[in-house]
Amino acid sequence: MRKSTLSLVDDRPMRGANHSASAPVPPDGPDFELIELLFFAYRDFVGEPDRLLARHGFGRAHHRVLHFINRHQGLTVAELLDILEITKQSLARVLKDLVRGGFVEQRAGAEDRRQRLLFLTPRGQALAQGLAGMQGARIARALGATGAAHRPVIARFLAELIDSERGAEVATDPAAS
Amino acid sequence: MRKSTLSLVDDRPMRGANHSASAPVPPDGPDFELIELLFFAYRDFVGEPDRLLARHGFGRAHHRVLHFINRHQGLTVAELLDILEITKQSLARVLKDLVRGGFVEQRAGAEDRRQRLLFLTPRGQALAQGLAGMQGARIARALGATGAAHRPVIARFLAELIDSERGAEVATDPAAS
DNA sequence: GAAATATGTCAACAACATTGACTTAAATGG
DNA sequence: CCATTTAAGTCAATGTTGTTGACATATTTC
Repeated sequence: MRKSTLSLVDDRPMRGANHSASAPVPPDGPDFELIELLFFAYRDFVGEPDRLLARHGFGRAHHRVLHFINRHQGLTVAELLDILEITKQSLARVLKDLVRGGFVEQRAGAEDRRQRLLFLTPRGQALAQGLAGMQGARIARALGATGAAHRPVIARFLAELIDSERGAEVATDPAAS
Repeated sequence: MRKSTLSLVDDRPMRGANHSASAPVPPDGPDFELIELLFFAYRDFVGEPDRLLARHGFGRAHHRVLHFINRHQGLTVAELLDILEITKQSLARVLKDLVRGGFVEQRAGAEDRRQRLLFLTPRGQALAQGLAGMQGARIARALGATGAAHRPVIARFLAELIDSERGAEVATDPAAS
């Protein structure tokens, strides 16, 4: 229905001379447009996977676990906790769901047998790929519309948004420099 | 502490010739780097305001309400629900907190007295500005590091990430065209 | 063999969302 | 004018995801 249509984002009048080139809409106050674009973009970015996850009885937390195990097969529980920045009790709940459902497998570490190394089963990989496919397609579409050549700019901006402790690990382009 | 340091993002080898110009790291599969950058960037983007909100006993939901009332003073409850895409029961809880705390004021609509028009009190404006200041500063920093001239590219990309029904309302640059 | 480490688990609780049902007040339309 | 619709508020139950705190178990390390 979407009846009441306020114009979202950018009904702020531009201050000063801001016409053609040089400084494209530099806000004096906070950049409300980008603040809101981030909010709406992220909501839709995770909203689509949410609907697929719901069909398995899973939620966003399961998505994140699937994603990072997929990306770093064989990582330990401690490493996963370090990435997600949640407590082990929070992780335990969703991890248990995923193991019981046959999406994740745990094997004792070879060197340190206290560790539980985490792997995706074929089933887990299929789901992880389905989810990544949705988000990847959305990104590809947006990138195509924006101009794929601008990808490094976008990656850099997002990396710079991250708290610096973490940012060090997220090189925009390891080949550059 | 951050002891276990996996290299997050982009440990995928580049496929094909991908050296200098033309197509900067175009992924064949899903673009894991941007997927993860969005996750980490958004987490830190909202994480900082969270800590200020916690000092008032508020959470993220209060932040969103404060933000959009600030941006659209006098909007109706229905309009706010339409923006946030949550149920009125969810909104009611946080709105009640904000009204009781003296951050938000409700006035009956002039034409339609069933409507409750929402306004920020000076106190509410102060908090909203504090929160927007944090996020704005983070964006300004990231934009500065990336090159402020690229702002339209970034805004465009984020806008394209949004589901198209909403995207129509989020013009990247209303002056253009 | 004692201490530290990796993991798991139980319990209580909080924030934020949902669905469903119902109320009140005001506007609207025959 | 009265019936219907609309805007908003409320009560209750429930689910997901996070938290703290306490404790158990197995294994490694010193």
